[in-house]
Amino acid sequence: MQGENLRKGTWLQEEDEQLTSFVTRLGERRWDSLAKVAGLRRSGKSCRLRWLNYLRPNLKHGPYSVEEERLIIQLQQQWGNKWSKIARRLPGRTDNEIKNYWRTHLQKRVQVQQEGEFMNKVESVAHDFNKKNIDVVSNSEGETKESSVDSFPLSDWGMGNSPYENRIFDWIVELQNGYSDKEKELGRDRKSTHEYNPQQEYDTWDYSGILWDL
DNA sequence: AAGTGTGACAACCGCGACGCG
DNA sequence: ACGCGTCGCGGTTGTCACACT
Repeated sequence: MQGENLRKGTWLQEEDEQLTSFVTRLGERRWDSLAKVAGLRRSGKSCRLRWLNYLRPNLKHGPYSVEEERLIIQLQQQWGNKWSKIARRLPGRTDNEIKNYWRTHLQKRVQVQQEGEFMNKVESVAHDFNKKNIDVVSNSEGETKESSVDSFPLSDWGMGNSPYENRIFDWIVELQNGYSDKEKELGRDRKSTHEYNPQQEYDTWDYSGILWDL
């Protein structure tokens, strides 16, 4: 099928009817051939997507129930962005629809919730650090103290349950050592410059990158 | 009323997996 | 074993409607 003859964009009602008619007769396979036979100026891929996401019988198009939302959130946390796998647990919903719903409705809600829980833990860690009199930012000589965070397992702080919690803890260690692994890779050593001020970095650090990069 | 921003959803794209000759 | 066509998946982009200024 020649690329320049293929239509793109929103499907017309006639195209939907044509596609439905031929899929019903020929079955859900050989989409390229089916598109040709049906006289549709669409790629097989496009036909397949249109059928699976919109025309297929028994699809739900209405609003999501609380139970469906709960299931999506739970399965997304369990399996990650395995939308087709998640869709199999929600009859009548498609992977594409669930993916879109997650991005537009649920992702922000979950992030705000996790951010709140996470910041509570960070505050708790900061509090405990103060109590144990550990100075994570003043070691501008780059020496690793024995009484560092290494002496205290993540579990002691109620952290280490997820990648981002591990990451914030790694970051604390990086701060203690004076610079990050990334900067080591780049061959930079800020401690060798007079301008470097770990306390200033600590004060101006933008937490948002860590919080959103889950 | 017109322009702009934003959210929701539909559709496309790239890539890897799979089946078959 | 290899090449090719097809399929399936996840990420991204396009489009439209509505709200806001």
